[in-house]
Amino acid sequence: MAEDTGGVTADRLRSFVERLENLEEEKRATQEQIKEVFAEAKGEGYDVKILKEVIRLRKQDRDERDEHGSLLDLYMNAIEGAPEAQAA
Amino acid sequence: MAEDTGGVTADRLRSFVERLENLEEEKRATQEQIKEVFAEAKGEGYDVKILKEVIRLRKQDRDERDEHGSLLDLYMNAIEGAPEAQAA
Amino acid sequence: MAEDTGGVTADRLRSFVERLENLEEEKRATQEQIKEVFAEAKGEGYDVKILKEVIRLRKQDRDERDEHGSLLDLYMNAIEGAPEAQAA
Amino acid sequence: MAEDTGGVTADRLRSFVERLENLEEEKRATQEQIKEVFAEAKGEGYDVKILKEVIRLRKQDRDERDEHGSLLDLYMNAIEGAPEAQAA
DNA sequence: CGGCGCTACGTCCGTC
DNA sequence: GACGGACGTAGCGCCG
Repeated sequence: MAEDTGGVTADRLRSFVERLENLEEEKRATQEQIKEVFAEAKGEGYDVKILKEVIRLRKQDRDERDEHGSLLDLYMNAIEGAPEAQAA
Repeated sequence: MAEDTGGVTADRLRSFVERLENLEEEKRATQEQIKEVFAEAKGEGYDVKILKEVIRLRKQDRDERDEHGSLLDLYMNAIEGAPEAQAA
Repeated sequence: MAEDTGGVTADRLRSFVERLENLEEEKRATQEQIKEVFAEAKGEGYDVKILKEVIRLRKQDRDERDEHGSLLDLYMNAIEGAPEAQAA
Repeated sequence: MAEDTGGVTADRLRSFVERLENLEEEKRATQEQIKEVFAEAKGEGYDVKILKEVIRLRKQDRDERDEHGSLLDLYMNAIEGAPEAQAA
């Protein structure tokens, strides 16, 4: 029988599929909680759309800082940091 | 004093934002794990694209069993079946 | 004069850019027509999402017939089949 | 038979599917030509990546001009246009 | 149910 | 020829 590590493969495959399906369920549940929090906020009079934008902007900021990251830091440090290093 | 629930509101707002950001981080992390599992499967020689399709199909099956008896089948049959021979 | 195929090069370049821009416009227009057909179908009560899936599946079938004899089936069978009973 | 406008529907459906498949084929073919032009350009020593960026930028420009539209044009014209207005 | 923003997917390109 | 990365496109879910 040519392809007959099939048994093992099938188990392995099933294992992957199950893990993935569980993780996706987890993700789905988290998403559900997010919805609930937004609903709660909305119930207290907050504007969901704005709230989302706030979060989005904060994320953007974080990402940008990460991106420029070390380069920016490098420059910033070069300028502010370096107490006596501007020899020329 | 007109706008003076301001302090409370700000705290409340901050609370919402934090909860939401934590949940989104959670979600992001789960997504990350999913990627890792796919990578692991790939490392063992499985075809990720097919794997994804398997999961997608299984999900679809589950959903269909819950709800509607597959418009998809209806459409597929309508097309593939009986080229010209429709009774009225 | 060192760089003096410049005139020719510029023309050639412009030619490429124009051809490409025309082709992209063509593509864009075709995409537009596709959207319109979907809209028309929708207007007659067809479910666009399902319709897209039908087309996707038909394409997949064609591709599979051309090439590989469906890894998908293999995987699906491996998972759904024989829960514990793999012979070695 | 409950759902038996099926014949007509099936034809209509098949018609939509065929039109869509034809359009997608058209689109695919155009995409193919695009690739060929890039290949040709590359064969003559042009840098494909840069070429793409040029086209992308030109598109961006066009889009932006369309967006801001007349206002930008107005200003641009006011500045660049005015053949003899720079008296000083 | 129509629009919008986000996420995911397929494609293409350069690298090893 | 496989891999990973970048890009643009398509699908999905949320909202009003």
